[in-house]
Amino acid sequence: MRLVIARCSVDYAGRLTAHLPMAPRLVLVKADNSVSVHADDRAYKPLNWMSPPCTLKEEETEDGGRVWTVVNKTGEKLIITMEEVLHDSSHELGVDPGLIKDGVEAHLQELLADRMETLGEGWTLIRREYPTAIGPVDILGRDADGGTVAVEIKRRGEIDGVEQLTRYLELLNRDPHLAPVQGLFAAQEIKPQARTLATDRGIRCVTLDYDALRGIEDDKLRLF
Amino acid sequence: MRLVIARCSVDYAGRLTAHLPMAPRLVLVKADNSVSVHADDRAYKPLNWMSPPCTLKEEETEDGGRVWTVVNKTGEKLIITMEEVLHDSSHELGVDPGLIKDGVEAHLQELLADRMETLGEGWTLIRREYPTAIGPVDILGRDADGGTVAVEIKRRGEIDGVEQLTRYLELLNRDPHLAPVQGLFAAQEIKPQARTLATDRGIRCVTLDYDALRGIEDDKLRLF
DNA sequence: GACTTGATGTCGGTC
DNA sequence: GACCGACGTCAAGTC
Repeated sequence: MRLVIARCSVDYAGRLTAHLPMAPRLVLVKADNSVSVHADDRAYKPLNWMSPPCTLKEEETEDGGRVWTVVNKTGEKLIITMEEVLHDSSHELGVDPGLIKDGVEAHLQELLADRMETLGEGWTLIRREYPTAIGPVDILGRDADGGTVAVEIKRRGEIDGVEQLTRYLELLNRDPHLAPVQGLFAAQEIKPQARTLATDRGIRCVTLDYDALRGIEDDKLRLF
Repeated sequence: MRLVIARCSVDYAGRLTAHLPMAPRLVLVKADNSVSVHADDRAYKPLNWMSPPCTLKEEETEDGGRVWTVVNKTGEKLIITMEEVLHDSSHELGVDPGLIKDGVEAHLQELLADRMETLGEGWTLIRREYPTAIGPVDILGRDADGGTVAVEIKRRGEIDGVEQLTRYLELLNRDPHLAPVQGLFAAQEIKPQARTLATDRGIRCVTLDYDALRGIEDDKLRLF
């Protein structure tokens, strides 16, 4: 990893065209040749960057400045012109052991599949990731009356998720072996507009409590 | 801006729970106190981070190690435990003059509104950002026969954009003063599945040539 | 390689 | 502050 602090201007031409006037910034070069240009604000988003795989060409100008040209396969180009270099250091970091996460949508799905009765008395699981032509339905289940239910799970329920579930329902209900299929939108938090749209389409909304679900799961583990 | 290279482990508890085992990494602290922890790959996304506004507390352990605790208002917490510090430097960057962009959707919209005939002989503009209860329609126009057309503009046309336009059309067609309203999906690039869905719903698709539109505009400017 | 979906998305504008 | 849509979204998984 190489850290350069320099007064620089930046030009990007690719998916859009962008320009940064001359100013002091951090230029970060990683082991995979990716480059990012940071100002002293915004948690982590750089002002400009080039994702790997890409190539970095360094040139020196007559007056001691530097010009870096970063190019990727699709022809996107990032040009960094450095007027004055204030710091330049390189560091060997090695490969990172990687991040361990807990609490993402996949976990919600696992927990809910294991506790279908959270959704309603007597509900059972048909299967998780039920495959369809337009992608897998998060959970396909059965309610107490034997009716089929398609469940879409989100951490945060927004309009997109309702649209997604609607497409699944439309498709599933064309299958005479399955129809009628009810829809259920389950999320830790459901935005008002998403709830309105879902309700308008006859889709039931349920908010999930991750900690409670995990607690139930822990209780189960303690029992067996 | 402060740059620290250190062997560290990281724990995050907030919107999810995450852990990073001890390894050498870059810890970046910006002027707004935001912190990000980078490995030596992935263009700009850190392994872990805390967005501003947040507070950073530094402590030293008996064996010369450091523990940083970063907390934000909503109670999210990031704990960085440094076993060995390999580099530590601070740099004054000042406020960045900011990025100048060109070629985004807004610009496409301006160009197209100014050249409605690109969409069809005799087409005219009613207005840009036509307001509706569920958000503004990019362009509302009139075709050669006087029929109303709602235009949704995207840089890249995907399914989401078709769904969005469909919602607008549904709403607009409930208004007897406007109905019938045709739909037109215009983008620099239209994904096959989006095109299929649009066509299936009777929405016409048009791919836009940004350079050509800008060229036409330049010609116009030269004339007047 | 195209397509889909999730994300600690982030960011900016509006109400 | 909530909500909503755009993003050079990115990144991972599937087909």
